[in-house]
Amino acid sequence: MSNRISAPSAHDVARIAGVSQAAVSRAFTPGASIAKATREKVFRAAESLGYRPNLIARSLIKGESGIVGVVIGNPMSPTSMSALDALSALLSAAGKHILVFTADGSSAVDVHVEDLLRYRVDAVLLLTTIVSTTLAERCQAEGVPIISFNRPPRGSKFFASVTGDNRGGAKCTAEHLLQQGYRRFGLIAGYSESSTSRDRESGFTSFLVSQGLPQPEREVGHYKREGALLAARKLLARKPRPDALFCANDHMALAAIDVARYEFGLEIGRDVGIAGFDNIDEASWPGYELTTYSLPVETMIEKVVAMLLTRTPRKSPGHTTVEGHFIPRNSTRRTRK
Amino acid sequence: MSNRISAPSAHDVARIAGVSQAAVSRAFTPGASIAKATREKVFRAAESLGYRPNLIARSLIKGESGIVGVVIGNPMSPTSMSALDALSALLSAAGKHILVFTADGSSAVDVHVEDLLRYRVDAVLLLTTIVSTTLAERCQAEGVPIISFNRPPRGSKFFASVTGDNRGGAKCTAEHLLQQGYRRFGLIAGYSESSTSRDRESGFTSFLVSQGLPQPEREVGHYKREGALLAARKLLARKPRPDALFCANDHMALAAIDVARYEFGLEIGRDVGIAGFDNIDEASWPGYELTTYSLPVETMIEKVVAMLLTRTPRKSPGHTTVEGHFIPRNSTRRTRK
DNA sequence: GTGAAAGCGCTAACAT
DNA sequence: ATGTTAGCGCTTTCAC
Repeated sequence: MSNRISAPSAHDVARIAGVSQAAVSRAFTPGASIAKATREKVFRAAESLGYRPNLIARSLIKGESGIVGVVIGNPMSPTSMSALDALSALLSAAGKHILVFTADGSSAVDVHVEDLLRYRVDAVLLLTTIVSTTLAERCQAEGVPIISFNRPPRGSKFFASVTGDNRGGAKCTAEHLLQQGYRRFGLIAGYSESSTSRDRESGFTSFLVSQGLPQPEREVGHYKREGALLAARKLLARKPRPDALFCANDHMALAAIDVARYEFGLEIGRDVGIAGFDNIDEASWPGYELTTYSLPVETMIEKVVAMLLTRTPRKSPGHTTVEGHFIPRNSTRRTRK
Repeated sequence: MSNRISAPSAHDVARIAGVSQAAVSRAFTPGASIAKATREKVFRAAESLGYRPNLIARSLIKGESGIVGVVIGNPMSPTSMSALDALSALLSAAGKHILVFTADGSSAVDVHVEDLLRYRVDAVLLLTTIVSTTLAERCQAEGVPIISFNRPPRGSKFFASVTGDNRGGAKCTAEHLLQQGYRRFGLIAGYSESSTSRDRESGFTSFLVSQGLPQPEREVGHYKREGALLAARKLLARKPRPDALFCANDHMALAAIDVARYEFGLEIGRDVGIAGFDNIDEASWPGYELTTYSLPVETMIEKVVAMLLTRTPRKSPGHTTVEGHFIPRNSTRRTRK
């Protein structure tokens, strides 16, 4: 009476099938040279035992694990969520898997990437997080590509990136607001340190300035609802009151709408225009009808996956910017339609 | 000029440090018997090479990977998202990692779990998905515990589960609605097949029936906004119109509110009471003020992790139900307060 | 086409 | 406390 609680090994299968252990390996290796009959025998034996090759052992030999490491900022934004969804679908189609870490603090990212490296992941994807240059260098040295999603390189050439056109989207929004007749602008930034926020901010501001308008009033909302509520209150309390608010993401824009409507009694669009960024689901709900800019997350992830699978040239990783499209809605229309 | 692109091995470190390879292993093994001086030497050598033990090799020997497999339903709900966040934090504190799969279709789950097994994961967590009994048996046979989150066992004793008190929450809601004076009830279910939805539904319905009221009118919303919009339209168009709607989750309840308010011109609370389940962020927004039942996701995940880490008794896996708390808001009050 | 044998990088006896 | 020796389960020469 054997007490093994472990899975059957290639040896077990070999014994039952009456072949060598190597033959079992070959039976499960796609283009290996093995007779059809042998393979059948092996498969039958494997079936009866419920055997499947141990991927850990394979990884050890091949030096690669079939695993892609993903580090996600915490809390997960809707954007990183859909990115993860898309990524999982594409990668599992390619037979790869995802090891996920959520980076609570900002400094934790490096630690996570170190761990990832120890699993010999085939690549590292950073969603809404960045990693130290030192570590990026080490990944590079070990041949593990790093791809950064929505965080363009800060002068480092050790990782590739796929980024949405944050500047362009913000500029579209500024143009639109101007054309709708809004003139006194307020801005709710994400984090001052976040490049995404900075790009959205500068795309917006620099267009306005180029048109001869003053810098918009600015508050920081930290990408969170609470922060945005405070920021919106401050901005809308100023005299003269801004007649349009641009928020670095939709989440904050929805908060701003709630403040404008329920605390200041303003009618959205007519009294104050409010625009966001990302086109999350709620933006299209009838209570909000939020003007926003939509980044094609799926397309972006497709690019990421293409980079991952081709093990993109290590010498000079590429940086891609993907355009989205502007979606005007009633939250920035003087008169509803 | 060496061309290795691979990470340094324990052997490399041993040579530099002038010790045996086993000593290197011991230096990195927490309570191993090794002299302080030797460990120092090893660490210095390791540092200079950027060496960290290869977890793949370790997993191969130990027969366990330090990886927990998670299968998430697609699209990810806010609940599974926060569950994932919490899980990641707790597990990484315990030195474990998460291999994530998103199950697009429903039948894909088995395939994913098979893959997980091949990585010799230490446990499998099912978020909003279920697995075939056959596979559950195999996991059991291989000593890999399966824990199901928010999906109680359908008669199978091959996996453990941690579930929110769906029946209890729904019953609370029914009591509250009745006490608020609502009398003609409508119900928007999730999926008919989903046990979560069935429990919420039956908890609600059976309380009403026990009070001598008729079965509520019922539509299915598939847990999605689109489905809920249709369902709400149908229910609110009936004569006599229901004066209260209970939805199997908040997401659908928000959709129902939008329909009632913007399509039927009803005042929420006064003309029609609407309640949901889950207490997602949006439920507390001023545009909704949705009455709902909050499940303590973090606590639930803590239980899950406890089960995972103690490698819960395999013979008869436990099933835990966790209570939440009822949150009455204005969406079910005849007169606002 | 197939088996024997040598590792992948590490841990765990077993000696010393 | 440390080195030596076997493997973990697989892939991959290398003979045949």
